[in-house]
Amino acid sequence: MRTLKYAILGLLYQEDQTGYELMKQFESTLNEFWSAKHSQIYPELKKLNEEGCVEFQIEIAGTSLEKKLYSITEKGKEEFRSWLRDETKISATPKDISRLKIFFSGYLSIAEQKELLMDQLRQHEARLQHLKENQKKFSHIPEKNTAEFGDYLVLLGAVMREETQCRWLETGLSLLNDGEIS
Amino acid sequence: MRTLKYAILGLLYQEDQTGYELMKQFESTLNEFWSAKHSQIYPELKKLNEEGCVEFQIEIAGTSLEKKLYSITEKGKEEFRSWLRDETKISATPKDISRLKIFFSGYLSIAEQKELLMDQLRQHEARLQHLKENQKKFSHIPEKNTAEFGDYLVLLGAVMREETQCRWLETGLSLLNDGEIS
DNA sequence: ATTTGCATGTAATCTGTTACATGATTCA
DNA sequence: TGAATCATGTAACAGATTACATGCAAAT
Repeated sequence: MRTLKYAILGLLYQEDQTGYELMKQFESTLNEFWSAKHSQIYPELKKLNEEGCVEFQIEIAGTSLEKKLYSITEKGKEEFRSWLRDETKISATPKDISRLKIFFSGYLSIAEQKELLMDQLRQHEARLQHLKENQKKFSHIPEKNTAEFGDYLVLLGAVMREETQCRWLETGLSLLNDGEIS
Repeated sequence: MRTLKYAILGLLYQEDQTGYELMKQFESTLNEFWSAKHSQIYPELKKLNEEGCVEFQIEIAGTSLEKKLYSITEKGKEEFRSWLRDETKISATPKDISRLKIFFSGYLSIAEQKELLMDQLRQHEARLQHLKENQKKFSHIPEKNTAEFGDYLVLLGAVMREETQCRWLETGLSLLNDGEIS
């Protein structure tokens, strides 16, 4: 499906960048819905260049460090826009080891089950905290049709998802505590 | 990480099964948090057998159709329980093409952005409907420490997740509609 | 009879991670 | 001067999907 291709094209549509800078974006901004390591990005950029979707020019930093500054071509822009307009079937529910363990948690003692849920809850609470921290950079809701609008929307989605995850784990814990004196 | 291994062991812990029956379970019960095709299940069963985690006996259905009925060994049970007790770091947020498109949706017209969100909303509403249908088999909340409890909990989690997803898309749509006469 | 579902397997391919490998620059 | 970060790449491996391949059983 070449999704990485379109993620990279989308980022280069916004701004000319090096592979290293793309990697940083996958680690930060895009992290809530896509990721890629440099070992995947560099070969993909090479391929994209061969396909004529991107170009690059070499820049020298300091005295000799070579950087490849990539930019999207007209062909790349067209392919990106066409991908963006294509209908997208929602993907199968993503795999989730934690939910798999919770599904099988009947093989644990009640105490162990609680531990499992509480451990998960702590981790999701920490992630939620982190997301809310990021959210602070939006003092107000960005105007639609700005680059920040999409940014804002996916971050909001991530916060809502984590909040729900926490509520779910709390529900599970309270069901396990039912009928017991704490 | 061999997660498929433990998913299969967990299912065989519950009941002796053939590869085909395991496949059916991945398509139905486990579908909300794990999946596997038969082309992955059969080789994994072979490997698990070589590792001594499962055994099988051949059963004949009809006159000549051979079925391999697998069962978990003591070694398999131990490895499964040890996996279940191991602490689990929550995994990186799963990749999501739809969110990626929404992130980049500023390159579309407002009308197209609405279409994108509405299309996603329709699909998630359908999935939610389907999940609520499944939920009907639970006339009441199962007792903790029954096999149905885990089943109930993960289904509840799936329903909550889809409800949140729908709420999020609705929020996005209403932001796009802001300040317009419909 | 024919289609659908049961039942099992392998091969080719794609996607992604971890590990290997190198070297320059910047900051403390 | 040493550590962290910038910068780019390849190789090996793991995990998963799609396609190839076969044959029996049950229902219409």
